[in-house]
Amino acid sequence: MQQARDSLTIIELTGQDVCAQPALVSEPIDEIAAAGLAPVFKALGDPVRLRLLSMIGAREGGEVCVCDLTAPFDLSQPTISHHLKVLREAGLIDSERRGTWVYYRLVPAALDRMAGLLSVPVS
Amino acid sequence: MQQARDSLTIIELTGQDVCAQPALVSEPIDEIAAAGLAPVFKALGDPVRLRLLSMIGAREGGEVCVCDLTAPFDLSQPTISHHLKVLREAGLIDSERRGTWVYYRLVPAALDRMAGLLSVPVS
DNA sequence: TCCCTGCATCGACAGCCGTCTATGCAGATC
DNA sequence: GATCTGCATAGACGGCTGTCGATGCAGGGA
Repeated sequence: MQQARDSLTIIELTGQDVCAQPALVSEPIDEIAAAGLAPVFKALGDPVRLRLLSMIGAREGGEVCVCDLTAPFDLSQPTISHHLKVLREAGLIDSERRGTWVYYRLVPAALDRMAGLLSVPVS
Repeated sequence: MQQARDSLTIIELTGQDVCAQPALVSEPIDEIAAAGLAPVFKALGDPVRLRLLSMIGAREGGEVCVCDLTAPFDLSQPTISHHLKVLREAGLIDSERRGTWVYYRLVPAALDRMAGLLSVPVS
């Protein structure tokens, strides 16, 4: 889709690269970092969005058409579109239009980043 | 504190052990799993709670008194208490009363579980 | 016993969030 | 151009959430 972005990803907010992230529990994070990370976890904090993310990530080929994401849910098409937007603005997924259809795919670096934050070092 | 629990952890809800969790993207998760996992991510989706978790986890000794968690924030004591309750009900932290003070500590297994869910296998 | 301290709970309230219907827009087809 | 399909956006609305002040309660000390 590559459309105008109306929000920033955590990486853009914090200025930190995926490779330069201390674990959450290694040292106390500051307000700025917390404010940048919380929206991403918040995006993950909805069962519909978790299932959407899982469906996209588990798909062979890594891409899923929106039309395939709407059917499994007992929700309206605008609601699914809304959840996809939240995931996209959190930097967790990306989208691309090809012809009539829009395809979504994971942003593995974003997921790995969050995973790395949660992992507890073997102290 | 060991007080009466008014909610269930994901492990209790899903019946899955920490060691028996497929990644979120390995296969589509079902409604039940999503409903169990989402509240934990939702608990992480607040900047104050992220900082609380980080403060507790980064503390030498692994334990933090509530009195030490209230000062760094420009928030009332009941508000901090509320956030600690959310984290505790999500299974991310645990608490124990010793004398006048209440001490909080991490539940590393819970954090590792969430980290494992987010990690993307090197396909 | 009385009071003080540390923390949890209660009740209230503003703002956010998930959902819907209605509508708009782009691409494909006729 | 007219129309149809796939998806996004707009606006509305009820319920949830983060915050507060007030209060309750347990433990320790005078």
